Amino acid sequence: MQAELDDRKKKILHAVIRNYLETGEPVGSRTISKYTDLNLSSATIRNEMSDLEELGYIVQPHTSAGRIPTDRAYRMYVDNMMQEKDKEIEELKGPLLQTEDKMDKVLKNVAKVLATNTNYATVVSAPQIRSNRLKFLQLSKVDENQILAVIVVEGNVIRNEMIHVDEVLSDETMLKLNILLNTHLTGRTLEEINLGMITALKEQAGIHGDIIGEVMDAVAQAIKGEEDLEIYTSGANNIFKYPELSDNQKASELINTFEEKKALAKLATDKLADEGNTGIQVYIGEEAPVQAMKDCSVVTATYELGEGMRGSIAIIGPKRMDYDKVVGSLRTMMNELERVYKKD
Amino acid sequence: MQAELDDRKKKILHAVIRNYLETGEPVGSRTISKYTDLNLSSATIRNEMSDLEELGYIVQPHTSAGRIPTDRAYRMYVDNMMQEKDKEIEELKGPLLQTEDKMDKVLKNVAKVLATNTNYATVVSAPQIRSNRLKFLQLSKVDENQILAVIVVEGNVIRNEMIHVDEVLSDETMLKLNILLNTHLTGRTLEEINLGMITALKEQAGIHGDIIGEVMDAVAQAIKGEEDLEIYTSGANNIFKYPELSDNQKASELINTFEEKKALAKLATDKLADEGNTGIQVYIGEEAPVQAMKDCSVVTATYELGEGMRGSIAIIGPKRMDYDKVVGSLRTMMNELERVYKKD
DNA sequence: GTTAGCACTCCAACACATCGAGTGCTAACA
DNA sequence: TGTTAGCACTCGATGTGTTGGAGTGCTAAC
Repeated sequence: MQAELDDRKKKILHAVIRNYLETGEPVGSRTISKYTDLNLSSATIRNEMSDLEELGYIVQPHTSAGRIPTDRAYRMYVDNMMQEKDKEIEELKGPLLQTEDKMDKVLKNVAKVLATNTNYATVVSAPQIRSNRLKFLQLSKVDENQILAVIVVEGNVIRNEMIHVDEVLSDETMLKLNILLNTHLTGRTLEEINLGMITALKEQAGIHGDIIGEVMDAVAQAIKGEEDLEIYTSGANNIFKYPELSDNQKASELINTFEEKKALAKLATDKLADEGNTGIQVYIGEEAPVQAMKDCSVVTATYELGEGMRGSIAIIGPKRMDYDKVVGSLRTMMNELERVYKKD
Repeated sequence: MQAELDDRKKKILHAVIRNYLETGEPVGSRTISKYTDLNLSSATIRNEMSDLEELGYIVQPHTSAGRIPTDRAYRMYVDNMMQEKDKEIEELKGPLLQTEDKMDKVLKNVAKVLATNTNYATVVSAPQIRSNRLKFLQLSKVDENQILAVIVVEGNVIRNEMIHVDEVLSDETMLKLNILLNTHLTGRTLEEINLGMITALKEQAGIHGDIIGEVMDAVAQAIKGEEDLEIYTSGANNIFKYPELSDNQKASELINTFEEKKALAKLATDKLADEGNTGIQVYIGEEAPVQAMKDCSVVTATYELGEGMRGSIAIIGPKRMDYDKVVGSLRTMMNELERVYKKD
């Protein structure tokens, strides 16, 4: 368990992993004997591999088959042996740069580019706004019986809410309500807008107090930004490229997870929770926070667009994914995203 | 080809189809001989089936297998033989009624209910608004340099647009602009807001004419409602329940189509094109407007929520789908939708 | 510590036999 | 003339060897 691997074992393990990542086939001693520059016979390799198996880094699917890496080996690989590929990643930049579009379009594009570039499935969650303040609030009479509440929170997230009223409100009343609400609420966070404040507002609004209630609900929704956590997926069909994931049972589950998106949201927000983590996280097999992905590996990255707006990107593929490339791609993509948007 | 089927042939064909819909297995003469109330021996059935094969209604996957219906048979079935199932459909109503939520939530739910109830994949497109009028328009200064344009069109579709301005606008200017825009634009359709009108407006706005331009772009977007044709899918993984669709090649293509959604939009809007069609359309195999679905059948329905707002629902499954049930489910769902929303 | 050699294991691929469902055809029957 | 029983035939699905090759572990020699 705790045993450190000597240098030769490391090299062999590395070779096994690399080879398996590429081929997806169990790799045998003879292959390794050529693949490395160690100049060892297959017999020697066999001995070493036997040790590695005892240490839990590799296993045989059956007697007389080659070895395949365990989750543990992948972990070790990701932690210590990986070296990101830089050249392939450069190609990414091109297509993304040209966009000065709306956020959602860009993010959809990010997902797409990553998916096609890596050949894995990709999930991008739009930035979540945390601890933000109300920036602007306005009620407008759209109709005899309908009031439109427009709510803008810091970071320019806009929310609309139609409120149905039974009585017809005069323009004057509307103006009053607007002033009342704006003077009291603008610049406040959700925590600052407490219950006492709301009842006070309702009192001041007099007979129109019930409207205040509805508006406040909408405000709370907008600030929390829950509910409509936008998630963009792309390349779900990539999973069919990997036999180990594309048997009907697993494929169905995965596709379902992709469609439901709730589980994915979890995957995205889990990472946001631990504050310090601006980096890239790799979840191998069971480590993944979503049950359906126990046969997959998930690589997540968190990007930050200033003002505490943070979103995340996840790439999901088979355990034998090309970690180097994925991590590299994610890193450049994150930088790119932050570069493009941070100037706002 | 043109030959009419006599009554007995019809009965037999019907039996073959029903049986195949249920089992998915080729159906043989002996089975039919019991399944029908015709009291004929299998030999007689064989003769008839041989005729039916010559007429192009059924085929054998291989010699010494039973027969399966051709597209032609399905067509005939859908056109003439189908009788919608009413009882199973009633169960649908329950879960949908309770919603008085936002449109998008309801539609997502519609997709979900249909998908789980029918066991096929479901696509719901949000209502498209056609030839509608501007109902309300408001510019608000959110920030020193940012103006929020809120646009409401008939049918209460709301669109927000942030407009960046270099100069700081006074409250008075804002008020003027708002009055200017509203007096000229409210109640107009896109066609009525012609180029001459826009230049006139720009002139009246004086130095702030460029803002008008941006606002008008946003208005045009909002009215056309293109761009963001919302599409909700559900039950994509249902395709794995049907072996004829779940081999890797086909499944991958279908999933991809579902994710891309563009093709689906086509599927949805194609039907909207022909005005008179308020009913339900069935596309069998190659008839489907999307290439990836040539091995599927697609049943589409158009719902209308008044004021020319029309959307569509599509259910996608194997050719041997339970047409009766699907058509029935769609019909009740449509009615339900229209019932719930038309009162607005 | 390394390597060659060898016996052993086990999967994958292939050939082969079997069986059962279903057909088409013919002849007999009502 | 339409219906039916009977029978030979076809062909996929299933099961059973058989074989070959890849890979291992072990032992003995270097």
